[in-house]
Amino acid sequence: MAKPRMVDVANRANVALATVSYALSGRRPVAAATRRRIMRAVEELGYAPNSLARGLASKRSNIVTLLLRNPERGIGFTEMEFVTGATQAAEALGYQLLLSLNDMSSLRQAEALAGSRLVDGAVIMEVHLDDERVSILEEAGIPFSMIGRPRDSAGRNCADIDFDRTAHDAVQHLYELGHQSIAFLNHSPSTLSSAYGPTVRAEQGFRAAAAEFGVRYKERLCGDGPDSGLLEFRDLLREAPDLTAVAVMNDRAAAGVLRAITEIGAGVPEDYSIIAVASSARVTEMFQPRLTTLEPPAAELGGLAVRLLIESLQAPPDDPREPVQALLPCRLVLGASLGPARVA
Amino acid sequence: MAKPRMVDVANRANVALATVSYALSGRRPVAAATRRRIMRAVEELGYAPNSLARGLASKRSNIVTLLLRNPERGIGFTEMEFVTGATQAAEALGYQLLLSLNDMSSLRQAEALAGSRLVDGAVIMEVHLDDERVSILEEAGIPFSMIGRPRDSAGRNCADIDFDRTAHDAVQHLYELGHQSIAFLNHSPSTLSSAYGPTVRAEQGFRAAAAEFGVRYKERLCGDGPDSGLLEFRDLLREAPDLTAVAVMNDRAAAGVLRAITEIGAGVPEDYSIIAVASSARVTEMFQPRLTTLEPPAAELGGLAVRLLIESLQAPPDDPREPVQALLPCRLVLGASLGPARVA
DNA sequence: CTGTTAGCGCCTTCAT
DNA sequence: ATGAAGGCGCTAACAG
Repeated sequence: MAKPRMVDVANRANVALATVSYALSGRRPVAAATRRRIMRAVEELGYAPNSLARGLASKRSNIVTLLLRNPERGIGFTEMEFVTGATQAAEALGYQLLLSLNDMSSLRQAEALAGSRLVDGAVIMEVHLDDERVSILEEAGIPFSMIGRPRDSAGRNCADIDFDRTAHDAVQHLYELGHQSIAFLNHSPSTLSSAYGPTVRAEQGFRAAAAEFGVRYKERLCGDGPDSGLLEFRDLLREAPDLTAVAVMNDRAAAGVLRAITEIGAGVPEDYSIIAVASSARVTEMFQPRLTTLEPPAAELGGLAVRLLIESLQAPPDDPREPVQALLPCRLVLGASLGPARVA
Repeated sequence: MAKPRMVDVANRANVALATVSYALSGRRPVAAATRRRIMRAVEELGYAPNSLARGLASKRSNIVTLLLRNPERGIGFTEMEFVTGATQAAEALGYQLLLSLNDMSSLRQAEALAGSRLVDGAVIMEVHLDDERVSILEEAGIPFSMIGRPRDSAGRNCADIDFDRTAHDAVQHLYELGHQSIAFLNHSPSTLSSAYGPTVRAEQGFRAAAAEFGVRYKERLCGDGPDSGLLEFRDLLREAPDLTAVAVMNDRAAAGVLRAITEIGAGVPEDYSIIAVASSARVTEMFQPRLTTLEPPAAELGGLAVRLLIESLQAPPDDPREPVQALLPCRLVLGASLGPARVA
């Protein structure tokens, strides 16, 4: 038996083709009895609408795409949660999620995306402060939202970590434990020079928080990976021997910090306190000791970005939805890496 | 200026619409000069084919879907690499990759997938030995391939880790270092009872390898997470005090193993050797010491599964491609967790 | 509340 | 090697 079409359902339910369409889409009232007959026919035939035909006729595919950055840089746990959170949210709203590695770096690429009409909108992640994709997508007329946000986020939909608050929380925790000299280990120099949002905003946040609490403060950019972490932390100790605590936004480097500490015969948290920021607890729980962590609500952020996009897609053109800039705080996951500052 | 259609390109190039179609799809020879004119028109107009219309007419969407399992179970690094590898491979072949959380547990769901005609095929991951999805997809007539493989993989496309070889390699490494009493820490009991492929196959592989090398052998199923790892390893030590090495397939539990060892004042690799199997080195490099690891070629597996699917999709119906069951070995990533067996 | 019908943009058979 | 024209299955006017 061939794949049933809408007309088959209509015949079986003794109604016009259009009535089936309206019953299914709900875009026009249909008498309860009629609708029931239709639904029964749908079930009996195992009918499922052809989404290509539907999309062609309605000019809406009910697909959104999540644009990944070049994965060579390596994708982490947090990014993965963005993806699953986004997928879940999309499906909950009746949309499908297309993954794409398209870096959208040229207008032509965006035009191709727009021209294909395959997707109704896009979500971009790993946003840089001057992300070229923002203007390109706008120019191409592709609705989009962001996980992260550019320098100027006004008038755009985005969902991002509240880095100011995260930094504040991190410093406050350390401060309340008596730490007066702290350090912040950031992402790599290249992420800063390319103005990667988290790198820049966390740096600002930590500077502000350090000033607010009046603690001595050092910061370092740090390549990903244990080796860089080890070197940077050694260097930090040399420059600031009074250091007693460090906030690390770079989980791969955190391993190196621990090694550096072990190396000098010191311990965590007796001699040094470590707090992981914007890392997944699934990762930091594996350290010895497990790291107290300010974990980003990654799945929520992914879901939120999708929801903002879809809501704006569904708003009537004559009454567009006001774009939202949402900032979500990291949540504290307790480990065993925080202790009172040692006395000199 | 409205979105250009194929007819616009045809007019501008002074050819019939059909010629443009053939020039673009290559499904019929087109004179070089004609084709050049067409391509120029395409560029000038910024034309991109409407994939919905194309799919409707051709009955092929050029989209494949990757079916994720319920992400509550938590998705790891390796899974993420499946996803990026699959995406990359799909795009390289001119396909798009749709992510779906659809668990395909009922025929109705599969029918809906098939009926929507949105995707030409599916890739399933986290395959269980008696995975219901296999028969359901087959019954629904949806072409698919697998990352992993069911009990009977004959006649099906799948790409999986070669667990026998991985276990053999792991045991051999330990054996050559003089270890005569080893243990294997597997995934959780629930994964075994649900016949999750890797759990079952690794268990078989390690038993065989232990027998082959004639070493004393213990095995444990182990919940994910450091706490379970700690408890299981303690228990293992109690039962087999002569133990000198352990292979761990569960990276979250590995942290607990290290803790258990630290706890008794022992060290790695002086007292105990640890080898991680089927884990991402990105994770195991973070341990102290970094774990020597047999890392699965996750991106390759994801890419391979997609390629097998698409190739079977593109084969002419009268000459179908023979299904392939590919087994890829894990590659060794050196850490510092392996040493010669201590002498009693 | 229901029915009729003209497209949506492209592919593809059939003719030339 | 190129053209002409009939769908693909559904949506959304427009009519009643």
